[in-house]
Amino acid sequence: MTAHSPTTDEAAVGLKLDAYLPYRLSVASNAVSGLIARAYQDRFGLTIPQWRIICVLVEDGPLTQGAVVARTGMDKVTVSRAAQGLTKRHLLDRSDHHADGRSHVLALSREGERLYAEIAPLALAYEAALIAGLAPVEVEQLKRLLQRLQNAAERLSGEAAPGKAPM
Amino acid sequence: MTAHSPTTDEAAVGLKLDAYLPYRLSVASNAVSGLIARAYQDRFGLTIPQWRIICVLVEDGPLTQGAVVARTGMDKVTVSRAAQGLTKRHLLDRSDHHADGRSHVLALSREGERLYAEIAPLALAYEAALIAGLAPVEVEQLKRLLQRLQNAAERLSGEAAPGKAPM
DNA sequence: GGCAATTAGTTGCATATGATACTATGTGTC
DNA sequence: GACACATAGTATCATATGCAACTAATTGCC
Repeated sequence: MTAHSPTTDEAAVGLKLDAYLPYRLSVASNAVSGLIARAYQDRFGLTIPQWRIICVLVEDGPLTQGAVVARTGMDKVTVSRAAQGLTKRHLLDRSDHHADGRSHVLALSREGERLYAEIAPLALAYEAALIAGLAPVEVEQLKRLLQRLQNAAERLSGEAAPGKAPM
Repeated sequence: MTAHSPTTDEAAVGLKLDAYLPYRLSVASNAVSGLIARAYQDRFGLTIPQWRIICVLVEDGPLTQGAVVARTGMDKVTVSRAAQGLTKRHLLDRSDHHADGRSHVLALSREGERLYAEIAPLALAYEAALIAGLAPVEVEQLKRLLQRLQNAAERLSGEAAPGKAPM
């Protein structure tokens, strides 16, 4: 231990912000999300949650809000508000659930389908532009690694902090 | 083209939410960021921007707010508020710039260094826990790919939308 | 069949964030 | 040296987000 700032010197070993994976991940994700969000917002007035709802409805057909939450992992409040916005614009049909009076079924309206058809190619073009410099195997590798990180983060969220035993 | 919803069927080709890279990236990043943010917040009362400022000050020494903005890419408003919070807690010393009356120099206080020394090992432990299942080469690969994605996103942000010529 | 416990979804609140506008200072030009 | 322009940082506002509390409806149990 030297005199001036020993604690800092020791702890800094190995911690470089630019090399810190959560930082890199966050910065990269913000850059990409910002790009995409702006495109959807400026051109179609859609938020990311709204666009995600549309996508899952196209893929899975009509769903309740709860099912959308389960499918996407978004917060139920986020889904509720996003669905309200879409319904107000008549991009969604929101009908009562036949058997459960609390629940509602979300389905794309005709106009919603039309909008999806307009946006989807653009979304794919953005993805293509983003990965233009990568080989297909690299893209697959990236997705796989992201998935593993996500799994690790979700697992750790349930536990106590690292270094401490779960109980 | 069938009769019922031809447009949707066509556009959906190739767009699967779960396989869409910006989506995967966002979900993974949110999972990781949420984990880390909660740790800093719950245990040390720090936000992510505050923690980032501390890190760059440790790495680079005293900096002006503008330099922190340039270094981290965070919004200047975000940095301003984060620095205010840290200064109020006496984790930062904020002195007038000797030559520029508009500017202030941020430096870690003694107590700020102490806190950093306490958090840094935890931050590294979180990173280690996250990448526990990955080989070192995979981690390097991941960082490299994230960097490339980020570069692509930043480049595209300057241009028009993909598919449209810049002018 | 009625009451406790659950669940679907909404609303209210508290916080985070960023774009824009503003203040104060500094710089360059004539 | 004064005026136009640029820059550092702050304040204001509008929006996004999520937790917690709430309402309404359903299920299970006796």
